[in-house]
Amino acid sequence: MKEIEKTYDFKEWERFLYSKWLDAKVFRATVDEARGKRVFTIMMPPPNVTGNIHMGHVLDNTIQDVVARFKRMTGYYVLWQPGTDHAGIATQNVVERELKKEGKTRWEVGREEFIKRVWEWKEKYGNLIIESLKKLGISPDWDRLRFTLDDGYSKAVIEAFVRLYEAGLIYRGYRLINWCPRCGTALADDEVEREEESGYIYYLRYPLTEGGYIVVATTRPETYLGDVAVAVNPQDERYKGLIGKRVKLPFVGKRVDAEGKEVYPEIPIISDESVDMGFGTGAVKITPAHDFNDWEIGEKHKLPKVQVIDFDGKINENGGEWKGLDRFEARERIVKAFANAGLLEKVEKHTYSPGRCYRCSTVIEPLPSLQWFVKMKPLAQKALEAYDKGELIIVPEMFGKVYKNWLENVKDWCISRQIWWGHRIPAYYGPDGEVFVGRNYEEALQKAEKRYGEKVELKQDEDVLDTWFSSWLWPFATLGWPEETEDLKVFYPTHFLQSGWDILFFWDARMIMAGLFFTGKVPFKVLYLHGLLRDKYGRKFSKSLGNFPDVFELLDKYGADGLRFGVMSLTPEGRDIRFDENQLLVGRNFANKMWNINRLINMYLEGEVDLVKPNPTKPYQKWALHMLGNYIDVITKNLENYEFDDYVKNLYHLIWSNVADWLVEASKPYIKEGKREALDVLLYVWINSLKLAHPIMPFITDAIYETLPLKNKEITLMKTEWPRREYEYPDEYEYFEDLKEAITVFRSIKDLVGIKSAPYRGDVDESFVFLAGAENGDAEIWVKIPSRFEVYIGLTREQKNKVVQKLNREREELLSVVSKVEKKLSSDFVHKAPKHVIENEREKYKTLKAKLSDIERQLEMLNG
RNA sequence: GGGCGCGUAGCUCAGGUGGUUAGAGCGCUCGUUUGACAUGCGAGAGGUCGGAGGUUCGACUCCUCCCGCGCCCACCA
Repeated sequence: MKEIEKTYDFKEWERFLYSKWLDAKVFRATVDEARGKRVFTIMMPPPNVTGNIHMGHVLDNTIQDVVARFKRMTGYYVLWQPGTDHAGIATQNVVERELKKEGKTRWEVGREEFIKRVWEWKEKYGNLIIESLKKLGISPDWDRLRFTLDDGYSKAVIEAFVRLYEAGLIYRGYRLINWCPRCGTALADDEVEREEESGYIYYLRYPLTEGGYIVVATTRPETYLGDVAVAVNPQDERYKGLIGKRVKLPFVGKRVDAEGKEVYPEIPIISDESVDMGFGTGAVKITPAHDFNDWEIGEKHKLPKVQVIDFDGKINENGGEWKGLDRFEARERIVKAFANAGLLEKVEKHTYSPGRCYRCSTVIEPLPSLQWFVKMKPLAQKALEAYDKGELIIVPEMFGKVYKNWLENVKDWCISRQIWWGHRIPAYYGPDGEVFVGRNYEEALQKAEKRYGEKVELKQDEDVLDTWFSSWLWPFATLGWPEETEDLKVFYPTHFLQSGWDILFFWDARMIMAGLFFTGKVPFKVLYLHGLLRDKYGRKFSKSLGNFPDVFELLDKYGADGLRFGVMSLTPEGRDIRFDENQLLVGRNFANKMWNINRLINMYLEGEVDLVKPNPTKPYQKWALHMLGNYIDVITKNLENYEFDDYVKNLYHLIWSNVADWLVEASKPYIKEGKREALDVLLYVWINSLKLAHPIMPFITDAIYETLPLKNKEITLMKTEWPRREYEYPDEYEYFEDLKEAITVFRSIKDLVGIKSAPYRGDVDESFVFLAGAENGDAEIWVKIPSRFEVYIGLTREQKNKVVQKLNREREELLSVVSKVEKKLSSDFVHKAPKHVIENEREKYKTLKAKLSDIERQLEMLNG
């Protein structure tokens, strides 16, 4: 017998096994090997290079690893493609912060030097996240690691831009966009976050040119500088007479609009249906350059656009005396000026939701500017059709509605970013500003010279593309697109993509659009969306609350398997997950339990063991084999249907409540005697249980596999075949289930009267005697164990009373159930219910009645 | 305003197409250091399934309304 440590040392085993797996290249996926096999491809959502590992990564990757290992064991050839995302704004921010420590800005070091710095930073820290992920024991093909800014990938991004442009789905336009003054870039609509905040609403008096004033309500008084009209509802009786009149904005002279025209402070009062008479005063100031609604009203009424806040968040020349002030400071000063002039009617508290940058939380400033956009409608249309045709399965289904809802209302996507870290937009401008889009300078130049008919110099667009514009190509760009590679032919389209629902719009839906446009195929068959992890109070994990656990600490305390097990068992389909560290303890304990089951089994194994298909003889053995079959069926179904929490729960019950609590215990007397078939059965059930557990707990199962002296072992359980049901003993299964119940009753009576062992009498399977803790002997009183077995427990007269009490309680309970059933059987039920239901009910009635009379007979005897 | 979801034991949650004596894990109580494991073993206590109606022979399960909670999108002058 090999000496096996008493406690599972997960740290040592995890280190040993992971390098063993990597050395043996068991995660490798190549085209040559894949040919002719059933292929299953998973695309890892690329973590940001800036990212530290957090619970979201743990959940993401555990789910994928479970699927990857399960699929491999069920005969698929699996490619799990890993990689990282350059995460444009996020990474740029990190490096800018580094620079700031040196007292420099990116402008001071210049574009080229700055990008060099970011690359240096990426080389140094960019793979930390990957190394962290490896600690989880996950099984992607690391040799295929890709990066959204590596050479091949960048080529794909440029190609995608050019093709969309040529298809008329990318355009450049002057629009109002979300601007982050801190990051200094435009953002897409969904990169803006909104949360309720309390602030103020100011009531300003705008003097009418003919005397008197009209009051407007605003949360952003500083934008009054850019007002070009006041709007009221045409139905509003209060203002009917004022429509067409003018107000004169105080403290401000003439301003200059986007077209360079002068705009005077006397602005018209106009009418527009969209004005809500019930809000504020019913009179709205219109600032087309700094508000999305006002922009629309401005377009409708052909109003000028006066920009007053600049890209740095400061008031510009149009702001007169406030020029150069930060927008928030300007607000205070302007309110003061209104107040001093008697033009501030009142200030009220007000709850609203200002947009904030999803990368730095700075308040977004809507600004008009020239940006690049993707026309989304045509792409969305195809994505909708594909879903309706069933080319895509979304799990859980409920998110299908969310998906559709978004696609049906999607707006054009602003993809240009005024930062430096990313894929530079392949648009080049001629001397007259004409745009030429090309895969490279030469291609653009060719187009340009054809047009101009002479040699020209082109200047490339300064902006880079939104990070999501590169990651939406992930499922095929990682496989070599736009080349028609063998990888693409073999591994694409992919089969399983999982993510949190929070990036359904950012990433998942966009990948579907890109996949359909560029490859004509939905890029993955199944989209699995898991909920988001929250703390135990249901709050989001956030930096400011500091309520998120440290993954390394958790790995240290519970081991990778414990962490994986715990997180997965907490993961209901789709709904958010309250994280509870206690559940990890369950995972760790479970691993330890497995370790100790194995220690026991190992004690009785001698020499090299052949795995054989056992020939069961005892009832418990047949029960065990049938029971295993049940779990194989249900667990396989759980995994096929992506029901991960059920998988984990069933596994736990198989191994702990059945294998450990009953099979191992029932086996003990036989394996101690060296009975061959007892060991065969135990080993057979055990190996198969380990296989079932391997996808979620790869380390402990392989560690155990290492310790078992088996002949013809594979490198890892992952290389073995997934279990199939091989035994059916329904009768013996029922028999032993009933015996278990009788054993429990016997034990509970012992416990009730406070004895460790009790005499028994009767004709019953020998497992009963051992498991119930029964012995031969005499007794004053014999009490029948309520069950289908003719077996009695021997007690003294003193012990009797407690048992009588217990039996009485049971009798009461039974009586009430019986009367319920009786009532049912004498009602309309017997005429209207389906036959099998009635039959069931009658069967139940018989059983209950028998049990009841059993108890009553006992009570009579005991009382007599 | 549009959409989605939730409310079952102290806690976290299971309970396809209506028929179970309503389950699990944790926690709790009692007992227990017997050579696999105290990260353990054995035995228990604990729920009028948010509320009110309705459909039905029968509702935790279906319908309506109400109460409470959460989320997404839009709006927030």
